[in-house]
Amino acid sequence: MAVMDRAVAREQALDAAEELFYGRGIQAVGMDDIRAASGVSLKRLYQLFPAKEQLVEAYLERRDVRWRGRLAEFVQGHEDPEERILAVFDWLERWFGEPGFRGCAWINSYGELGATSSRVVAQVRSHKRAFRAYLADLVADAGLPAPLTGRLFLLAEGAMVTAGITATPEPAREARQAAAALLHST
Amino acid sequence: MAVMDRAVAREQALDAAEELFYGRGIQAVGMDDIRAASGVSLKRLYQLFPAKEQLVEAYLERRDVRWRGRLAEFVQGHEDPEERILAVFDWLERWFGEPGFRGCAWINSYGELGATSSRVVAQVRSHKRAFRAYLADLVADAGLPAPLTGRLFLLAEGAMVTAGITATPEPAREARQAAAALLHST
DNA sequence: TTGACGTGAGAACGAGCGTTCTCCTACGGT
DNA sequence: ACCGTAGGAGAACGCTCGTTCTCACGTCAA
Repeated sequence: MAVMDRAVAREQALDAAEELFYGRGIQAVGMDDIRAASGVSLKRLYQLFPAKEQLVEAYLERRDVRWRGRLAEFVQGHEDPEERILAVFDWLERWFGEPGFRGCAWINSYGELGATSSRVVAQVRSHKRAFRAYLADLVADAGLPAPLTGRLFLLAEGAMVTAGITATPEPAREARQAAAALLHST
Repeated sequence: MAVMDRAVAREQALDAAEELFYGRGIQAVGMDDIRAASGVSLKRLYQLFPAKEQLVEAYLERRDVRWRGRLAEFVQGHEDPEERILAVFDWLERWFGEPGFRGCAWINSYGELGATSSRVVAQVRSHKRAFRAYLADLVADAGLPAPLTGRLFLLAEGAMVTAGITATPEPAREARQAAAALLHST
């Protein structure tokens, strides 16, 4: 393979890492699997990411940006501020139904490495904090009381974990109904 | 160490497995760690559990019985059927606050081995199904509409996962408030 | 043309770990 | 007392995997 630009190699490595780590679990994927899937040589891989843990970190970080970007894009297609909140759960349902869906990458990573890698834990916390903050913005924009945020967040997290375990998109609909009921309670 | 009764050795092995698997993650604990912590020799361990995967299975199974037993015991201390439902979340809060709490063992196991071990996946699904069925009983006993079950379940799952990641018992209180609001909505 | 350098392919290294095997001790039945 | 057997300690085996090293090749500057 011809000389490969550093940035391109990095993207290819992260593309392979994302597909393999998410699909098979992080510990089940070796650096050599990443090399084979990406076409980036081991030497290059270790130039870009001095250790596997940093590749994992970069994978979670890039996925976080994309994930929240796609969610925000979908939500912004709705006008009414309350509809936007419910749209979050519509988007979840769509996500759960995608082929290859295996649950939330961050929750899974936490289960795998939460006790071992503090860098992974930091990524997971940061992602969840950002998601919660996004919900808080939606709640505020709708003029709804702030305590609603945490409840919506828990519904979304419960839906993600349950959809992963049961391999059905159904939990998103249940969560959406619960969210709708909560919007105007008390 | 003197001759050890088979059943006793099994319990000691499972005690060690539970503490280590839950505390450090399954893949991070070797069979030799279990031997060292339990005092059960490797030979004995492999007589009792022909492979690590079956020790994992037995660990999840025994923990499932204990976990649901403790929950039911706590809930039964409450008279009012609706109070019982809310007591589930009180119990969660108590659990989250226990020293060494690291999230839901089944969610974590799913994150670790969901893509690799179908036996572990079966244990996780079975545990979550049983927990959901228990909630369904509580809902029915309170004369509340069946669709409430799924929503309470999602709140509980969301609380477990969030409490694990953030290492605080707070999500249980948020979930309890959301549950209370849902009890009499619509 | 030459030589220094970067790179890819893949071997090599070293550690960890699941699983099995060896060897020795101790005990129970006769 | 003697033998057969079970069990414990821990070495050994085979494999995986993260990481590094070797070596040959191609490129570019002088």
